[in-house]
Amino acid sequence: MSITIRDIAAKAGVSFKTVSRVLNNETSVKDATKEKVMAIVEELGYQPNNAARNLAGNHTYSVGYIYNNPNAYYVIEFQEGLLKSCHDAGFELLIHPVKETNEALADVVDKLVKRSRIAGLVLTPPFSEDPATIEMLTTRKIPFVRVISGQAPSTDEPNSVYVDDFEAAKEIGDYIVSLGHTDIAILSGDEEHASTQQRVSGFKSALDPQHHVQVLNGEYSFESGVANMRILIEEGRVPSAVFALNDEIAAGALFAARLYGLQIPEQLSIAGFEDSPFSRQTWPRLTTAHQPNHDIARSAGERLVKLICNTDVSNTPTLSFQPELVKRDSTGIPA
Amino acid sequence: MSITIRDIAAKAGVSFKTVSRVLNNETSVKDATKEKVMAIVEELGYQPNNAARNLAGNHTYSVGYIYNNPNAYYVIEFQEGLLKSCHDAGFELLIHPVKETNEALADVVDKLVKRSRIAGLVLTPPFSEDPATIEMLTTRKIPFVRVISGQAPSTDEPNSVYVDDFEAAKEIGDYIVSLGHTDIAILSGDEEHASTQQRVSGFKSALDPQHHVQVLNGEYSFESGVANMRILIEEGRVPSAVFALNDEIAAGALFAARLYGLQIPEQLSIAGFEDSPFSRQTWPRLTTAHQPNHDIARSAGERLVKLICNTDVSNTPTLSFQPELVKRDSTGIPA
DNA sequence: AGTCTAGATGACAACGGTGTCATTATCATC
DNA sequence: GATGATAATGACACCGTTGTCATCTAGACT
Repeated sequence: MSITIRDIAAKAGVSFKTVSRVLNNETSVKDATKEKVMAIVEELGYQPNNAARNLAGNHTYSVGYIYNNPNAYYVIEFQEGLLKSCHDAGFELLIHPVKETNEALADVVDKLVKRSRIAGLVLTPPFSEDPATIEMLTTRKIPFVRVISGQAPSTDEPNSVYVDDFEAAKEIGDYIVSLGHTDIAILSGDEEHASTQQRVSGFKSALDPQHHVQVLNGEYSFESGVANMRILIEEGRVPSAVFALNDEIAAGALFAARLYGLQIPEQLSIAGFEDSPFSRQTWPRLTTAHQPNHDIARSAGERLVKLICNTDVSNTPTLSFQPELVKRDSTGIPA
Repeated sequence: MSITIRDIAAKAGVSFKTVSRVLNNETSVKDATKEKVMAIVEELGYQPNNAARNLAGNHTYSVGYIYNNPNAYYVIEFQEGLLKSCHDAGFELLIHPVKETNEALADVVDKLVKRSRIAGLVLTPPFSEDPATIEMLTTRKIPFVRVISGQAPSTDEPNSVYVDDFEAAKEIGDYIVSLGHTDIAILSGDEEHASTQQRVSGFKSALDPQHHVQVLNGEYSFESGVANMRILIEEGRVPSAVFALNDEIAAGALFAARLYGLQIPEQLSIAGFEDSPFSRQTWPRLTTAHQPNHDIARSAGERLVKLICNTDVSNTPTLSFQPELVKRDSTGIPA
């Protein structure tokens, strides 16, 4: 049927075990042998059979990505980054969106580990920040890499990727302040995301006591932005600038402002967060903070692969990212 | 380590082969035996090891989804539909976005088949409409299901899922005409998608000879919508209504119209296609045709699973979907 | 030259299931 | 009660790798 290492071994005049060694880059294979084998591998277009490797090796060449994020752009960008690093390392990616509770999560992890014997997991918020999830994975000794919101600590955390939302939000705050705004509203997102707290306090850290700030709780959705902006308008609490905790909320705020005839940015400045493609397609285009999701995901994937392969990771740099301010047209000087 | 069918067999007092039979719903197992085994399976929380199943049977429990679509919403919705049907049937989904040429496609398929031994493939446009791709898969005897644009033929095509863009576009055309528009522009998408042709001619079929139509070629992107709308405006060819071949183009057209101070829908009506979440988040909200991507994907997945399992599919209904007109705020009666 | 050590390779079991074929119960029929 | 057909089960090889341990080779040291 298909080509096996035995076929290659026969053609190379070595034992099939030697071929296995070559393919896995094991030590103590003579260079000459290695080259000879590789030549035949190329020639025949051999591809290792993952099922057999998984079974024999007691570990697989696939990793799972478990997420619960309503933001399509984020998920797609993250997937693509992950796929890049996984496929480059010969791993497959098993995606598992989990909409429901943590019970569902445990179940998904269970099946993933038992059925597919995944080698590791990548987690994004909110799972990456859930202590119960982390404990479960730790107890079960499942390698995982988590993307979390915050500044990288000085002591290296080899299985975490940090995204410093605090600093980025502070930058947005500085910018809004520099434009001359003093009356500001923050449209917040789901509280269970750690980044929510980070973004709020980061932004606030740019403000002085004389600034007036109001914070409206909500979630990371367009609808939430509409609803909260509506409240501000109807209750006569419209500020001169709004910091929305992500682009969807910002777009919702924009929508509601429009609904009531507010000119953006003349009468109201709106800033978002994330720089989803989306933020370039609203009118006017959104000022936001660019989150390098693709790179974050790729790094997370690479780190996971290293952890799985037991590569010494102790002196590799801590993975840390910082979103960057992107000035566009939805913010301006106050009237 | 983990629980195997041998453990279950021992506890049930049967041979492990019998357990295998029960788990695969094979015939000729006594009901009593079946129940006894299943009880222990439940009790121990047994999950079959896919790697072993893949290796021993000569087929896997994973299917591939190969796509090349810049539309994040479409991809996410499609993935979710596919995941639903795959996971329900105990299959894993291997996603493989392919950005480049058909050469890359052949390579991806090659690896997917040899390394992961995928059991089948799901294809969406444009791959699903590429004769070379289809021929390759047919020659290699790889089961696949394709989502294609068009009306279902009377003779059943068991491995195709049809989406009737023609009719839906005609509905949009009827609606635009009923509003009283006579001067219309069509902002087209990538020509390699079959749906492009379908949508254009479907829409046109709603028009009479007295209507003035201009068609602008482009691609399925926001930027293309901006560019083409810009051309219409700058060359003084602004119609009273625009039919954009998808929501992104429509959003781009909206953006450009704004840029030049046109009132929507007072001075210009704009209709999109797809009903991505996106179309509800523009201002004003887009009139469009709702594409049930989730259901389409789920059906495609279910059909693929049936094909793989050799279930007789000959008298199951042809899978056919029709997008539905969604009237929103971006269209109105002409000035 | 003899001995030791590390480097290179091979033989073979094992991973956890499925496929094939043989064997044993069960039951209707004569 | 013997016979045959069919249902139910079991024994065992096999899928294509990796892991383990044994063997063989080549050079270094005494």
